[in-house]
Amino acid sequence: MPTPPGKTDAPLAGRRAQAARNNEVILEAARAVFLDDPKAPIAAVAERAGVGISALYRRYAGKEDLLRQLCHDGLRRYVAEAEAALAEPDDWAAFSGFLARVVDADVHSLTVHLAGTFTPTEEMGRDAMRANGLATAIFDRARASGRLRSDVVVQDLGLVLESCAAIRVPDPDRTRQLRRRQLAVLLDGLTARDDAEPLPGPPPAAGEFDWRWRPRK
Amino acid sequence: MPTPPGKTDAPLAGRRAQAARNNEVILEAARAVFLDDPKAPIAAVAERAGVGISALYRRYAGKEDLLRQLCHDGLRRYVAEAEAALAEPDDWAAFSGFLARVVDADVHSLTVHLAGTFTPTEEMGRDAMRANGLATAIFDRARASGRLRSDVVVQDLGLVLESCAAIRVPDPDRTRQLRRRQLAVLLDGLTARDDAEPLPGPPPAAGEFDWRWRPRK
DNA sequence: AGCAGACCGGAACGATCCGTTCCACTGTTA
DNA sequence: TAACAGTGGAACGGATCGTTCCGGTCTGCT
Repeated sequence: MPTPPGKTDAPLAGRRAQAARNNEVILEAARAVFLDDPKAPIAAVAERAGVGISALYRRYAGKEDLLRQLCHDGLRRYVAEAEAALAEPDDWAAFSGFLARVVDADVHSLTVHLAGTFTPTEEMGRDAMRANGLATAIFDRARASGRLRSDVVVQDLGLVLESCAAIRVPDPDRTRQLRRRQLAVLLDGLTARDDAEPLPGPPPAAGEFDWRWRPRK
Repeated sequence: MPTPPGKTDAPLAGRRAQAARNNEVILEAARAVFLDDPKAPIAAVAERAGVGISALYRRYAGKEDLLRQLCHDGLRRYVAEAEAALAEPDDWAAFSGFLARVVDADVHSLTVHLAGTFTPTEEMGRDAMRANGLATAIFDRARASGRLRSDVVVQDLGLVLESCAAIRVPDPDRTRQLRRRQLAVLLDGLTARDDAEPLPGPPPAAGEFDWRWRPRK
């Protein structure tokens, strides 16, 4: 990872290249494995990545560290998608597109499944707050477009994402398709209609989903 | 209250009563514990039930047996709800009421979380097929009512149930409320509308959710 | 060419966890 | 009071898993 002092670092071949490749391969493998089973042993990640265990421990201080970085990575992706969505001029397209991309990226599964398996850093807390702010902005614009039914709240987005994340079949592509389908149904259910009955029960409140992050037991 | 041998057994007091009570207490505790964490140790069930471990092993041959019976119990409940729904004259009420009650009973969570942790019996297979048949009947009636959008299929019910089951907060009552809310959105999304775009992607197919039941790994 | 060290695979270790067994104890029944 | 069904919970043995460690390989520099 450290480039030779004062030398070129552009192409990066040979052993260094493998190391760099492993960085991604490992993260990807970890995503797949821990998404499938949050309690999976770390050896399963190594096996899936096709590397030895040392390759893991060279990069991460331990299991918790890996989990944390994995989750933080997902959080950052979420923020990036939100920012991208806010650049979209059409309010509703920004809203629905944002949800679709977050669902596709399986970001929510990650945070949901892994919550409580590590102690979050302060930076993660900040990023999480930023994510909330961006999501609210996207939601407010969608509401302003008039296409949202009046009795939904920002926190309903959490329910939507959680719902979609729950859908999973062995094939990732098929999973994406089915989630898109479910999301389409949900979005239709969220649009304003004259004959719609009001949604039952008190709407989800602000801190109602934070319990995952309080120390497990 | 001496119970004459082979005679009346109605009231059942004293030690026998505790045993009978424990039957339910244990099953209930097991439901709660394994719903929260499918990999929970069996000792957690005993602790939650407020009984010793022996009380468990007196009733069940082992962990797998407990899991199996727990799941089978849920399956039977599902079938019972389906039969009750078919007795309802109004087609749409039968449909939506059925979904609501299944969601309330948390039956789907059970089967989803516990799938693969035990080898199912033949009787469970039969019950599962019966459950499918009943669900199809309910769905067909809902479709006949004309209130369902045309591009949904029976298998979408699986997606709906799975979505709702994914919603969970520490308080069970609140969980029910939020699930009902989500179900309401979904049902609205499933109703026919003139301006609705067709649902994307191939619809879920028949055996597409059986993978959970194939031996894990 | 030769060497130092980055990087790696995977065996080995130690700790923890968990399913199951076992036994002493307590009310109940006969 | 004798026999026993029912129970709590300690204890055991096996499995699992995170982490360490060592021997080997390839690279880049001298």
